Amino acid sequence: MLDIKLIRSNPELVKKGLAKRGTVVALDEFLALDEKWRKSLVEVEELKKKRNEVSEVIGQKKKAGEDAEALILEMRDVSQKVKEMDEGIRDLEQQMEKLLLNIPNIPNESVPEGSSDEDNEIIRSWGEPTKFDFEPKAHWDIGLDLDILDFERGGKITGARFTVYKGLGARLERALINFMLDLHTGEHGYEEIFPPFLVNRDSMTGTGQLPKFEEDAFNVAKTDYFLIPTAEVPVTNLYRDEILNKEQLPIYHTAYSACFRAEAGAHGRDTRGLIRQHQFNKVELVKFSEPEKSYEELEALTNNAEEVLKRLGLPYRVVTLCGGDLGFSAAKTYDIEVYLPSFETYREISSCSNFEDYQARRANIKYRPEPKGKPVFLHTLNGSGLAVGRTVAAILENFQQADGTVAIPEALQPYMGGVKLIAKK
RNA sequence: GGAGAGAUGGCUGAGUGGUUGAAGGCGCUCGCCUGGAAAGCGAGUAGGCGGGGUUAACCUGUCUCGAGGGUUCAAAUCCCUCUCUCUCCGCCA
Repeated sequence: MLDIKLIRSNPELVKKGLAKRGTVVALDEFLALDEKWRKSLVEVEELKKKRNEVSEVIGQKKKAGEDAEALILEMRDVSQKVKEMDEGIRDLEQQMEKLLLNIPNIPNESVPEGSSDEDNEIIRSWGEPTKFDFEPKAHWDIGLDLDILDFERGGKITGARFTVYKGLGARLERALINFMLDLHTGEHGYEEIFPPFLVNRDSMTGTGQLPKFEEDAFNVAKTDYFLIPTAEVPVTNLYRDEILNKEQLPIYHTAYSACFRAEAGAHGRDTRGLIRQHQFNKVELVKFSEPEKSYEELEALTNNAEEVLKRLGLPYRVVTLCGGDLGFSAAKTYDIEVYLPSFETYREISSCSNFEDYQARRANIKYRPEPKGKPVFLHTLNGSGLAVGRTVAAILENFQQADGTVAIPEALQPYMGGVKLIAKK
């Protein structure tokens, strides 16, 4: 959520910022509502003041045994008027909130101009695209040949975009989760969280998935709970409606969770393999930071996610998303893209964002810069560290060998019970 | 799922219609006292929104005692609905 005061005092700046995304927003409508709202508020508060004062007088008169009937009658009308005005004010507030919740975040100044992923800026890369002296296979064929991935039965059990992992495939998924969590908790200073995988509407609104993207989420029938699309939602909402001390910051949390996405509008894209599933595993990194330090924290968080790929020996690059490619709540995002031979290009495996105070304002997460000072909104950040299914795909494709086997990266072998190679049974 | 109890400030805990935004205690901050500390004494100590302001400090109004509605001139206090927590029973991994 944007700061109402900013929209009031500098609508041009807001418009300009949103234009970078290619978003046009009806700020004039909002400003007109806001003015009307403030005017009504002053009026009704005057009436309430009068009511409070007179009510006290009535109380005193009654106590003294005097007659207060005239005043009571007068206040009856005042109260009626207050009630009517309050209704009008509430209606205005709801209209404004609806508009406000649908306005995306303003991109940071350093975000490049552009309208699509083609305008993203490549800022660094690590390793070289893997070369093969044989015809490499796509991970879905490797998974099938090694009998570690079963797409057909996933479809039977549930439906399209659900996959069954078997044997060393399941083991590989589990090994990666543990490897990532151990790295982030043991070496990068994150505290592990194991969150609920279902959350309520307030949590989904707090991080920005709702109200605008309801069709992308799985809503559990007969409840108002949602399957989480990412651990970002429960973990960021840990501190919803709380005021933290400065000493508590920065907070680093890492969390494994299954993630569920309806992927509305993704029909026909990435229909094969593990790239786009309705359910996938992810290890998430979440930070709560003082505003002044959030961009340093973003760099560090991105590096933490990159470290996973380095240790696994997977080639990748990092891009800065341009304004047009930026997610709804983000002020700045780095995507980490891993090299996938079947695509002959790099594909997103992690998305690391600074939301500045956008989510904090929605979720009402504050901290006190000074022990006795006024609470202010802190900054939230998060990034995948990493998406596990896509990491499996990258390992299968990049470490496949001419004989059809797949080598396990050394860093992962302890987590695989010493297994160094996945071969056909 | 059934029965009962409860939800008040950073914590604890009073408060069943009228100086209660909220006693008392604890904690914290500042001051006094002290060589220093403890104890003691004194003062202060929630958030949101609006208005004013040299747009900082500050002043001021209003709202908030789990959430939402209702009754009333007036609600933490009475009524209704919902949510959550605890205890007991049932069920269950």
